[in-house]
Amino acid sequence: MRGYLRESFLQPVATEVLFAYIYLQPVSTVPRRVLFMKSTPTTISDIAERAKVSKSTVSRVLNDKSVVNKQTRRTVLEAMESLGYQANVFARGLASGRSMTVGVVTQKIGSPFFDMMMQGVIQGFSGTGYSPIFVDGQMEDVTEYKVIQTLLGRKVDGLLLLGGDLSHLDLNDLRNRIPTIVVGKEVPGWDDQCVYVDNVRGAYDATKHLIDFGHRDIAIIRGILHHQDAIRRFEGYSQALAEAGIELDPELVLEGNFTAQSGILAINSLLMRGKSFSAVFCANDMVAYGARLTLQRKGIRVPEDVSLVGFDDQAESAFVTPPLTTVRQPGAEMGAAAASALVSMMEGKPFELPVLRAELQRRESVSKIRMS
Amino acid sequence: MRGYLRESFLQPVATEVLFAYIYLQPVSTVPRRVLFMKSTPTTISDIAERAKVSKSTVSRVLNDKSVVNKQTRRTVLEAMESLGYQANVFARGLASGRSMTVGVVTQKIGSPFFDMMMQGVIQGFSGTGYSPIFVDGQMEDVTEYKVIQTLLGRKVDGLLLLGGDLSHLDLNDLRNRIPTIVVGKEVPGWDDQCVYVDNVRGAYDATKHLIDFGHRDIAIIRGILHHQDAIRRFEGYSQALAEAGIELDPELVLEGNFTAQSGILAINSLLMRGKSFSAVFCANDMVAYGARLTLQRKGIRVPEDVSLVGFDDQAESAFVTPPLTTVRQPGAEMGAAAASALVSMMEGKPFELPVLRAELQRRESVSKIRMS
DNA sequence: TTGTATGCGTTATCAT
DNA sequence: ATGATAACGCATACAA
Repeated sequence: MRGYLRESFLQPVATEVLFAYIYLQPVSTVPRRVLFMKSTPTTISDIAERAKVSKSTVSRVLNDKSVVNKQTRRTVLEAMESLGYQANVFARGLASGRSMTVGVVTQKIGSPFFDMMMQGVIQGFSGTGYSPIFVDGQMEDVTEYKVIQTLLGRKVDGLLLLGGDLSHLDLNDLRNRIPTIVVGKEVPGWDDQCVYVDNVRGAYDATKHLIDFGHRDIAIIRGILHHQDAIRRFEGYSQALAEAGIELDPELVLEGNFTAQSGILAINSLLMRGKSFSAVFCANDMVAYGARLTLQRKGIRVPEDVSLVGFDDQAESAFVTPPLTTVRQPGAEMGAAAASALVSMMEGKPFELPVLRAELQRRESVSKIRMS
Repeated sequence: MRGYLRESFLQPVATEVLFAYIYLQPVSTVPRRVLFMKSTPTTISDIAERAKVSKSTVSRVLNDKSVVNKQTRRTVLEAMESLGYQANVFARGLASGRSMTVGVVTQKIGSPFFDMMMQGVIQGFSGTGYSPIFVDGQMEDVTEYKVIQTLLGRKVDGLLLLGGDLSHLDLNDLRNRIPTIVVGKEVPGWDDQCVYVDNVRGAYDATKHLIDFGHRDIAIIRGILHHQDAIRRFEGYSQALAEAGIELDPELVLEGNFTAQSGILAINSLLMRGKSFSAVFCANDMVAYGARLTLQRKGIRVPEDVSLVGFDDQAESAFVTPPLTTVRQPGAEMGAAAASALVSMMEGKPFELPVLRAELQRRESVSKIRMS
């Protein structure tokens, strides 16, 4: 029955897992118990018969494109209500060619930042009639291809790419074929179809903040080596240092991979080297958590002995002790803005993407350096 | 065009937001650039023509139900590959009546525990050919109805309810109509279609742990008042107290709503009352974070002065300072088990649900009470 | 304003 | 083993 799904090369759809988030609007008070009981789905034909009109008319009131007689309309609506009609998505999709659904490719579902963006996306599509379908690219461009293929197979009306590693060429082909917007990634030549924050600037601000507080030996725990955001954040860090006339010390540059575990490892190796440092700029908040824990284990206090800055401002960061100073990425806003824009795009309306900024959240993990 | 979506009472589908997570399996090396470029989707008719067979035959190799001549099969497959065929989900769904898709109703996407369950669900469906569609019931049973209605409209082949407030009666109607499994909630009479952990036991263990460490004035910050889990956890707390011969002090029972903010409020009001306490059992980890922060602000140390226990064991809890002692809910395992079981159920195979347990994770937020 | 007829891409039921 | 052909439920161009 579904053997082909596993077997055939042309069915990447196969092992998918669809993940849907549904927003609702107020619905009439249809008797509850009835909802789950009826077993024979009613179709427009049923409605037509009941309302003594043709199927086309029913379809018309359903889509209210062409004008329908007020009275006829009422009759049809009543028939629908009493029969508990619910349109068949498949039939509708087949006939119309549109799915009222858009594909959202994320890089890592379950990670704080992408979750924020997704929340925003969900909100942005709320009430528009479009349903986003989120899929995970798993941070690999090959996977991303497959995933997008699948989405196209599902006949999505538009595409929202959250980050991703697709090349310019491919992106260009893509947007040629279907309305597409990229979120959280700067794509040259896509200025109008792209929402992102300036990671360089965010990292610069964070580092500058540390420098302003008297820190000079500032370590950095980087994100994944080839990851765009990680690269940009490192760039911001370097810039701030250079601007302050502080030479970048390679020994203060640690590798990491955005996990708390990598924060632990990094601090450990830093301590092992015996390098002295008074502050650490982390690739993201999770890394900062790991760093903070290790420091504490070694009897090093935050922020008294070492200051800490994260990136993302995930929900927990305002509540950990001490509350983490971090660069807030307006993930939700980005997602929401992108979603609205995409809707306009799909409907051929003009749209504009806002310029969002990564804002430093000053909390309590940073202190002025003690003059010893 | 989509006006009806907003207007008609019978289109709860309307403002939905679909959220899909797609798993993939290795796919043949189709030339990349081609993937995004072809603009006219090929159909089985195209394949049939190319392979000089009938549509029926093409459909057969697609579904490999009945036997197809080996050679014919090869020809068809080749035609498919060269034409880059991709099945149309709508047509397939319309014709077959099945969607290879299952609805997953969660209570709160974005909250740590439900996220864990979703991860498990995603994993559980991986490779099965079924795609889960997650929808949010927003912790309201009315919303839950609408949401399920929508799912039924989408022709899901099965239903996975993560928590939820549906009544027995409704649940029974539901499972009468479609394969259903409930996760994270105990439903009388559903023993075989239900995966859950014993919240009473988990809370009991946590409280007992505190008592064993010498604590007697143990406060509790409860979850949402009418929330099943919150009620059960309170019950476990009460039981442990009773068993130890400690009288439950109403003044040590605080209200909360599972958020860090409510943890802050609770501790504040507790402190205000001047009640003395040496330990706090929190409804979940987020609440514990809030509690911990407030305690620290007041100069009260954890665990030296006050011990803290959470519930859930969300990802951050092992890395905060001090690492939080908490009751781990095997959310991922629950989700995965439920998913596998549902698949068997939908395919008419026998299945069995495992008995999972909430395990206390002893970390560092609890200490023996100082004998003063 | 309303009805008729056709097509959307598959699956499924017959035949052959 | 394979080929016609009729659904599937809805949208839509075309008539009326």
